[in-house]
Amino acid sequence: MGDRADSPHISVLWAGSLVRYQNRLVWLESSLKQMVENYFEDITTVFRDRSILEIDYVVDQTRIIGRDEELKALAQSLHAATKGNTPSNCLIYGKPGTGKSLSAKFISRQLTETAESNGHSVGTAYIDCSECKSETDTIISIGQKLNDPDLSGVTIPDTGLSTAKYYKRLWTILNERYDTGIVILDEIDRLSDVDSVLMKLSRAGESRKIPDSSLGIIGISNKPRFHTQLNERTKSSLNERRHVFPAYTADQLIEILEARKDAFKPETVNEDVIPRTAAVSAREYGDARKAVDIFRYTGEIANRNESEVVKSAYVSEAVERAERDEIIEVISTLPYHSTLVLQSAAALAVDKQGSNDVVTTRETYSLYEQKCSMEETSPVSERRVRDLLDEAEFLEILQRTKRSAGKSHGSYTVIEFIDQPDKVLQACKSIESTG
DNA sequence: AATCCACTGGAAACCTAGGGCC
DNA sequence: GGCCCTAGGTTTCCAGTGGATT
Repeated sequence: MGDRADSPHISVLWAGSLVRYQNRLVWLESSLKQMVENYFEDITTVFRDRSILEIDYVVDQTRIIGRDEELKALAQSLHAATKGNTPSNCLIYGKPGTGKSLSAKFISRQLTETAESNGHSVGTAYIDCSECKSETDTIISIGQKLNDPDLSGVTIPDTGLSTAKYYKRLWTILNERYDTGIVILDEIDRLSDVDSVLMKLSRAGESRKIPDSSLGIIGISNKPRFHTQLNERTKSSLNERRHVFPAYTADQLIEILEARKDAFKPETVNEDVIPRTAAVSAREYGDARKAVDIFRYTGEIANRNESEVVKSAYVSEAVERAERDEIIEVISTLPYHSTLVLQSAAALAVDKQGSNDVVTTRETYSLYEQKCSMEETSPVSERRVRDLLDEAEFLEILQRTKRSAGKSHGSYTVIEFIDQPDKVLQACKSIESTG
C-alpha cells in the first residue's frame, strides 16, 4: 500500500494541476465555440412547418375545400351502406389533383363512422392500382387490408396460391367481419385485368358468394373515357354511378393555399404570392396538388436566395421546377431500358427541332441499340421497345401517330413528345446520374 | 380499284423468381 | 420434397394495316 499517490504532498500537487488542466479545457472549449462556425445557426428559413405543404397532409378533418357538391353526390350513392345494405358502385373521373382520392377516402371514413353508430360494420380497402397491376395482386391487397386473421380464421399470403383461392379467402373475410366492404380502386385504368376484377367483385353479392355481407366499388380514373374500355357484361353488372370532378377554379385554389399558409412563418408570404400561384395553376391545370407543390417551391427558392419573405417573383421559377420534377417523377418509375429508349427518342427529337423531319420508331431503335453498346448492355428486341413506347404513351410522356409512306414504302409511326423533348432528355440524364 | 410493303401489335411460349400446400 | 401456383419481362412468329402510287 505505501503508494506514492497516497502521500498527501503529492496528492495536493496532483489536484492543483488537475484544476489548472480543467480550467484550460473550459477555456479551449469556449474559444473553439467562437472559432467554429455553426452552419445550422445561420440558415434562414421562411418555413414554420413544411409538412403542411406535403400533399398527404390533411388540413381540415371536417371538410374538403371546394368539393361539397361532389361529396354530397358520393354520399348519395353510398348511403345504403350506413344501414348495412348494398351501396351503389361509383366511378369517379377528373384530372389529376382534383381531389378524387382525397374525397373517396374522406367519404368512406365518414361512411364507416356513420354505419358504426347505426350498429353496422363497414370495412374499407384503398388500393393504388398503379402499384398492383395484376388481378391477383389486387385481390391480395384487398384481402390483406380487410383481414384480421384472428377474426376471420384465414390468412392472405403474398404469393403461392391460385387467384381463385385468393378470391375465396376474400369472400370468407367479408362474410366473417363486415356487413359491407368498400373497395376503392385508385388509378383503376392501370389495372391490366380490370374487366375480370370488376366483374368478380360486382357479382360477388348476386352470385351468393358473400351471403352475410355486401360489396361496393369506388373506381377512380383520370381518363374520362375509361368506362368505354370495359366490356358490355362488366358494365351491366357494375351498373355504376359516375361522378365527374371538375378542375379547381382560381378562387378555390386560393382557399386551398390559404388553408396551408401556416406552413410558413407569420408575415413571410407576400400578399400577391397566393393569388399568383392560384392563377397560374388554374390557368394551366386546375390541379391542387401542383398548386401546393408550386407554393412549397416558392418557399424553397426564398430560402435559397436567403430572402426572409416569399415574393411573387419566385412563382414562375417554381412553376418550372414543378414541371421538371413531375417529368422526373414519372420517368423514374420506368425500367432501365425504357429510359434508354426515351433518351434516344428525345435526343432525336431535340436534334430535329425546327426542321420538318420526324422521329420514327425505327430510328429510335437504331439509336437505342447504339446507346446499349456504349453502356455495354444487350438491347431488348424491337417488339419489346414498341411495348415500352406504348407504356410511355400511356403515361402521357409522348404520343404516336401512324402514317403511311405510300406504295412500295410501307408505313411508319411518328413519335412526338408532349412536353419539350429536352426536358425529357434532362430528366433521363438526371435519373441516370443519381443511379 | 388494286397494289405494295415496312411496320404494327396480338398471341403464344419461354424463363426466372418467389412461395404455399400436403 | 414434389407439385402446384403467379408475376413479369422477354422473344418469336406472323396476319393485318394504311394510304400514296399505279
